[in-house]
Amino acid sequence: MNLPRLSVASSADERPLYIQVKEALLTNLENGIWKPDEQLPTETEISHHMGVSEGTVRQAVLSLAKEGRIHRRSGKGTFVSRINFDQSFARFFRFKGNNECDRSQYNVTTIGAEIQQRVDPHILQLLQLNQGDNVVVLHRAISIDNVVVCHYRSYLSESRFPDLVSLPLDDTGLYNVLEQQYGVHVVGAKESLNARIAKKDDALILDLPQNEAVIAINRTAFTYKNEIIEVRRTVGRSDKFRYDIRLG
Amino acid sequence: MNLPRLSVASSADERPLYIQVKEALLTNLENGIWKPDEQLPTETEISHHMGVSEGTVRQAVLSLAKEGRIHRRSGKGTFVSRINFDQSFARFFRFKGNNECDRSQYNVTTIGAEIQQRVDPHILQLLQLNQGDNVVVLHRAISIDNVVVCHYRSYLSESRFPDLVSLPLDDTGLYNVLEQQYGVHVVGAKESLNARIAKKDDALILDLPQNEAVIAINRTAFTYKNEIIEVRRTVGRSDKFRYDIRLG
DNA sequence: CAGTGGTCTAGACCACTAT
DNA sequence: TAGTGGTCTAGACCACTGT
Repeated sequence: MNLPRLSVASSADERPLYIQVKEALLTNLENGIWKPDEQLPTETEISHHMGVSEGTVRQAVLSLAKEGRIHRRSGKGTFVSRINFDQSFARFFRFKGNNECDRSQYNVTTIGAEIQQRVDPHILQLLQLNQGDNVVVLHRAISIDNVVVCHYRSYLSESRFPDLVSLPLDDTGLYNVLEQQYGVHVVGAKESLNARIAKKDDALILDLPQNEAVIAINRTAFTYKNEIIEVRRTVGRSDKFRYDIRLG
Repeated sequence: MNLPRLSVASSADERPLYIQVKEALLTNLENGIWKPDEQLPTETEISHHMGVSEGTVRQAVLSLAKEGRIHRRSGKGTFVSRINFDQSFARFFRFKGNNECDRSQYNVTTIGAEIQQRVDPHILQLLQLNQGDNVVVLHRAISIDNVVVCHYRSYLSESRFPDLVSLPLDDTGLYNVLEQQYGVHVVGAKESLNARIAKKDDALILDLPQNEAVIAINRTAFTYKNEIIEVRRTVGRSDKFRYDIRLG
């Protein structure tokens, strides 16, 4: 199970026990010892292995659950969470999550899938690649009710994911393919949002006049220990977008 | 203290005790019985008053604390949180929170403060006002390092806040004034973000060329029981803006 | 010093899931 | 029926803040 033995008396240290338990669990999660959808050991098991009370284990486990890293199913067990992209900015195109009628037609179209050697140096840097290295570029568009609301390009290392361009991606998500074909688990992502004027490229794909405002989203997706495996740049129609937050 | 008496045996009902405790506390918060910065009763007091164990009260209190409604200071007590606008979209102009050098000059300038009778009907509706009612409009601009990054207009009911236009707002925040002068507590706000093309108005104030993309933020601020007391419309330079999130 | 929240323990009973 | 997480209790000791 790969868990350290703890106890208040033994270690001369420092922080609360439940924090130490939490970090021990987190380490196993981040090192992929427990993989997405797998079941964690029971609270009883963990508490015995680590030499702390069940209540303390519970505190750690509940904390991880609140952060969404794991989820608990009563009567079944505790399981490793799969990354959830429902919070992604991209989900807020066409007021999704805002509209009552959710039964709209959602479509993904692949515009291109190719290997390039000349991409933005900043992307190369994020992917830890050098000038001239092969980069897989997947170009896709999302339409809702037959209106294209956004398009994006994904950039991945070709040496890391050989033949990715020739795999079918339309039904299943990219991250499922990475997991099943290459054994790579995406455990998190960062996104940043901005706005700018549509370029020709964007205007064409999104069916917009020139000089229209678009939403620009940059994503980096990473694995255990923060290794970036995908850079994604999304551009979408601002008239089909709204992002809401609540303060207080 | 205005708290109901609970117990597992007595009530023939339903949900977990700690949820019921939480809702009782929440009711007192929302009705303003406990005001911002005030101290809540002790866990011991609450548990006695409500007839449940301290552990159960603790569960409820910790949950509220995690949601940010209250905060606990060890050795002192538990206090009602004041609304925190650090998460506001507007805070992400000029990459604030992203930059290491935080010592930049932040300035608020009042462009106008007047009473209008003709404003967007949608704003009137939100403020529960009728056509022709007086509306206080505060127009201000925020500059960082002598560059105007955004400007906003606040709309409030003039009958609710008479003489607001003549009060000085430059040093202290609007919400402090509402609290101290009118006894109105803003307990929350909703914001929604979008992008569009700069209007003449925006281009002039933000010193932008026409046809530049700007970030548009709509805010409604409300009191206990969700009464909207301010509508705020912010427009800012997209080149001075970035909003980040993390998934997973 | 007494009072607060922070942590930790050791039990109890329940509802749900699987077999 | 046995095992899981969900809830609830009743205590213990600690560190911190005020007097």
